[in-house]
Order: sequence, then structure tokens, then C-alpha cells
Amino acid sequence: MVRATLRDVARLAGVSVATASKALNGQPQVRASTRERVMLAASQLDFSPNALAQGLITQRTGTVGLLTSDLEGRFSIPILMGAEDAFGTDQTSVFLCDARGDGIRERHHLRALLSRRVDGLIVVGARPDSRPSLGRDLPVPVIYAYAPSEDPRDLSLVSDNEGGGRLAVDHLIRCGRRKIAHITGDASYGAAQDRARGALARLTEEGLEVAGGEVWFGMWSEAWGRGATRMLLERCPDVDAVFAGSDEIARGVLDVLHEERLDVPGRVAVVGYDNWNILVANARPPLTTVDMNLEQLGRVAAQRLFAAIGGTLGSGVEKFPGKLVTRESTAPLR
Amino acid sequence: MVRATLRDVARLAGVSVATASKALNGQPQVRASTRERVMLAASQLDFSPNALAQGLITQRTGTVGLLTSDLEGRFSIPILMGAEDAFGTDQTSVFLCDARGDGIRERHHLRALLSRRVDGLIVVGARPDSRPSLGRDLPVPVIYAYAPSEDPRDLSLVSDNEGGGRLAVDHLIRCGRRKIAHITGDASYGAAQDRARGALARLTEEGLEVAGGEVWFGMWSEAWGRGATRMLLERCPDVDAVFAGSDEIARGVLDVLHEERLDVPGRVAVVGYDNWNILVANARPPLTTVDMNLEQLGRVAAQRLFAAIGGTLGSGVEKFPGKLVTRESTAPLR
DNA sequence: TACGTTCCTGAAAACCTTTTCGGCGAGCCG
DNA sequence: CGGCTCGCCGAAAAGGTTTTCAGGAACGTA
Repeated sequence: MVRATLRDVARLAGVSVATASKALNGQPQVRASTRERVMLAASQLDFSPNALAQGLITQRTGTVGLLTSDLEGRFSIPILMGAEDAFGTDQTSVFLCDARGDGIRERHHLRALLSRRVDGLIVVGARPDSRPSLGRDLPVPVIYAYAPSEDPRDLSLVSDNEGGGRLAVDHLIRCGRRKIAHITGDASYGAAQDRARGALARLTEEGLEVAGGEVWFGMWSEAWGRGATRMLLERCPDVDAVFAGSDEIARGVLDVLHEERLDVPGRVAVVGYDNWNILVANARPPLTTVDMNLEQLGRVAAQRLFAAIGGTLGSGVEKFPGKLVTRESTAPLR
Repeated sequence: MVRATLRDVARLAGVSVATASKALNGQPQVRASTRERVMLAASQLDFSPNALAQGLITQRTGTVGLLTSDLEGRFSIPILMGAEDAFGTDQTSVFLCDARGDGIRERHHLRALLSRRVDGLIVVGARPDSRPSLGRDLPVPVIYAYAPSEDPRDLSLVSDNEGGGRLAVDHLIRCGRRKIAHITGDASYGAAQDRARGALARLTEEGLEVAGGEVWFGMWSEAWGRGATRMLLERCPDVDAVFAGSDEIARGVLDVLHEERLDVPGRVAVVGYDNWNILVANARPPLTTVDMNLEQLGRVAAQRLFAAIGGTLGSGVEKFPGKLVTRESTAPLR
């Protein structure tokens, strides 16, 4: 299949390429009848403009680079989807690059993207701790999503984990719970710390202590959720709510509560974190959880980037609130 | 930051652009000392060639389009990763487009990709049933992955579900199991039918009938896995193995077996399907499962596409065998 | 008739690179 | 010393589009 160029369209319509270009781009200085002839010719030839030539001359390619560090991770995908649909299909296309967490590979990708003249970049981190900046002297705007840049002059969009922890505990308090425990993941994750801080702050406001006397840091796994819950029940048998630092952990918690014949939510309420559908929907009972609104984060990242192209970008770290999604694992205490 | 062009490099090196180009591209007809001067100039200016201009003239952009229908789905991602790393980072960049299962949107994306002059396309379906062809008169090669094209003249790469079902049952038989049940998902999925067919074929070879008298089609959910298992245990209490059509279903199966205090794998062995890490690793016990080798499928898709660029593509449906990943949910019967 | 306006069209430059081909100088042979 | 080859370099065309600017036609006015 041979592709038609603007020349072919112009020839068929009996005009010059200049006029054909103007006609197709809606420039005003072309007679209506001429425009029609050109449009007709274009559709007859199934003409579609060569984006390379366009980009070469306009200095705008209508492409952005999405640089991620963990494709398999569940966090980049929603962000990526948000970004993908914020850029309309006709306007902007997205280059996807997975650096696999490797700095060298990241530099390679960066170089390739710049040589393709992307209009902007979104960098999606693998975990919500800060990461090295790509540098300040790039010829295109860059937005960091999920994982903030170490350089405060960059613009980063992150999830508000402290707010999320607060949200979860607040909900449990409103359900009348007073003995609230917090089982969460690896203490070296900023996210774990932040969520715990938010949770504790809300407890303190209410004049409560965390059940079990401490936050249970451990691992982001069901097994840890199970183990921690067993220890928790031993130390504090009258616990009436557990805020889990992830849905995985929450699944483990539910599992043990189920084994121990402790009714959820009648006896103990459970809140997870992430709203990871496969886990929460299949849980018994379906899990109340905190959704980080990552698609929204992705959408906003795309919009900000779009606005910044040509102009200039803000800086600093912008936090996005999560939202609580209630399901059957929480309910008011009768 | 201002970008250097080849002109700038040439000027700095004191040669013409033609020579500069040849020097940087390793063409033989340039003196070593000259080449060195050019390379030095290029690195001083941090020159990186404009890929648009290159593409315009060479008619090769070094980009491919990845057209998927469900980004959130767990099947496109591994394929995407495989493809991503088969194309080296310097060589090829990938445009990611999610059509959200919408045909109109797909046409839009297709048009955009063609106008960007991608060198080829990979189409990743959402479910493993055949999907409409993009058409035969495209100016670039197209490979369908996971979901085959309806048009047999297209080239499709799919997972061998029948072989996978056979694999699972074969393993159970080798473990000495004789009462093997099959609980699987929606019967309208070709994948469910194929896996069941493979499973039954292997049973028949062994002179066995499926335990419970029939294949239990239902839904791709844990809840169905639980429900079906309860019914199964009622109808056939001496079942000694369950082959589940997905890891989700398998989780439900394990859950009920656990409730009923039936030891896994001592009393009943369980095999899942998909090797979905979050589910299998956290299962109690960790789940033996069939891995569809999707990354490999993605890699091969990329390689085939690469080979086809310029040349011509094969046609028909090529099936990729899965592999059994054994964990603790299966073991020989003592 | 001469001239100024308004509308539309087209020639040409520009974007940046690759590739072809002609030419220049040097070295070699007769 | 003439002519040849060989090695290296540069001028120019090509790729497809957008945009500027000049100019032509038609029309109205003085």
C-alpha cells in the first residue's frame, strides 16, 4: 500500500501544496469551494499527514515519554492509564519506556526519547520514596508521578499517604471502634511511615492509643498479615478494628480472623489500602480500602505537562488525597 | 537548553554536514583523524540526532505501535514487557495505545500511529478469543498477540490453552492422583473450553473420568471457586485433586479445602492457571500453576515484527506452550 | 482610465538529516 | 612529466510539511 502525500492531494485537487495544507488545517485564507475540493481529494486518497515532517517543522511532535520503573508493578499502570486518556487519542501519543529500575537503562531511554523530540516527560517511580532527578537542564518539561524527585525544584505529584492513613482511621472511629490496630509493611518505605503517622495522628486527636501498643511494621505480604494478626490477637484479644497498610496484608488479616471465627465486621472491622480490585473484590467479606486515586494522578500529570509545554512548570511536591471505598468489611458497631 | 544540530557539530569540527554525518554513522569513507574531530565536537555539544529528520529520509522511524485493549488486565502487561525488552532501548521505541475495548478508539489510534510512521504494530487482545482484523491493506506489518485475528491470513501468536490444560492434568496424574476435578471460568471463553479439552484428553488417555462427572464452568472469581468446591465435595467427597482454570479460582478452592480441614497437598492437590504472582505466592500453600509464558510471547512477537519490517510476515495462528510452575500445593501421593 | 482594496493562490524557504556523486589532491606507474 | 587510481571531502537533492510573502484577479471608486 502506497501512501499519499500532500503533493498528491494538491495535484488531485488542482491546487498547490501550500493551499492544500492551509485548506486541511482550517486556515481562513482559502475559499470554501477550494477547501472542499482539497478535502475531497484528501479523503479519496486516504491522506494522512506525515507526523515526522510536521514535527520537524512545527517543533512539536505531539508525543510524550512515559518513563516507568516497574511495569509489572501495580502502581504505574493506573497512572499510565490516566495519562493515556488525558492526552486525547488524536492529539498526543505516548512512548512507553520501562527502565526496570536501572539507572543506566533510564539514561538510554531518556536519550532516545529526547532524540525523538518528545514534547514532555512523565516519570513514574516504582515505590513512593523519592528518586534522583533526571536533571534540570532538559529541553522539555518533566513531571514526576508517584515517586517524587529528590530535587525540590522539580514538580512531583504524589499520593497523600498521611491523609490516607487518617482517612482509614477516621472511618473506623466513625464506626464506633476504639481498639484500633495498624498492621503494615516494610518500615523502610516512606509510604508505610506516612500512613502510620496519619493513622496515629487521628487516633491521638480522639484520645486513643493504637491497639497492641505499637504499629506492626513487617512486610507487604499476606503471610505477614496473618502472622501479625495472630500476635495481635494474643496481645490484645479485644481489638475491634485493624487498619492494614495494604490490601495484601488485609487479606492475611481477614484470613486469620476467619480462622478464629471472629466475625468481620461484627466483631472486628478491617480496612485495607490500594483498592486493588482482584484482592478486595474477592475478599471475604469484600474489603473497605483506601484508593489512592492513581488514575486521577496520572490525568493531572498529563494535564500539567500539557499546560507546561511551551510555558513553564511549577515545582515542589503536590499531594493528592485518596478516597475511602467502603465495602462490607467495615460497619458501625451495634 | 538549546539543541545542537549536525550543522553545529560540523562547524565546530571544521567539516561539512555530509562528512559529519558519515563520521558519526561509521561510514568508511572518512579519515580516522577527521572522524575523531567530529566525534569530539558531537560530544562537546551533546549532540543527539533528530530522529524525525532521520525517519523522514530513511523511511524507518524505529518505532512500533502497541495496541492493547485492556491495560488494567493482567495479560497485556507481560506481553508488553516482553516486547519492550526485545526491542533494544536504543533501537526501537514503543508507542503504547489503549483502545479500552472500543473499536472507534482503536481506529483513531491506528490512524495516529500510521501518521507517525511506525514501522510495525503489535495488537494485544483483552481475552484469548479471536478479534477483528485491522485489515489487510496496511502499510506496515501487524502481529496479533494473545487474542488471534479473525482473519487467518494475519499472523497471530497465542497461548496454547489446550496444551496448558494437558500439562496441569499430566502433573496431577504423575503425582498419583486419580480423582481429578476441573473447576473453571466462564464457558463462553475459548480459553476455558480449550483448557478443559486438554485436561479431558489427558484424563481419557489415562482411562480416567473427570471427578464429579463434569467440568465445572462458572466464573473467573474466588467466590465461584469456593462455591464450586463445596458442591464438588458434596458430590464427590473422595476427590484427590482439583485443576482450577485460573489462580483466582484456585484461591477459592484452597480456601474451602482449608475450611474443611482437608490437607493440601496431602489429601487434595490443587493446580491453578496464570501464575499470577500476587495470588500464587501468597496462597496457603503456595500454588502450583500453569504459566502461559506471556513475556516470551511478547518477545517473540517483537522479534517476528522486527524480522518482518521490510520483508514479509507469515500468517496463521502460532501457539506457544505454557510451562508448569510447581509449588507446594501439589505433591506425590504417599 | 487609473488606482486602491480585498481575496485567494502559489513559490519558496525552512526544519534536519542521509546519500549520491562529482571533484580535488596525492601518490604511483610508465 | 602525463595520466591513472585511490582516498577523502563537500555540494546538493531528497524526504513531506508549514508558513511567509509576493502577486494576480476581481471589484469598486475617483
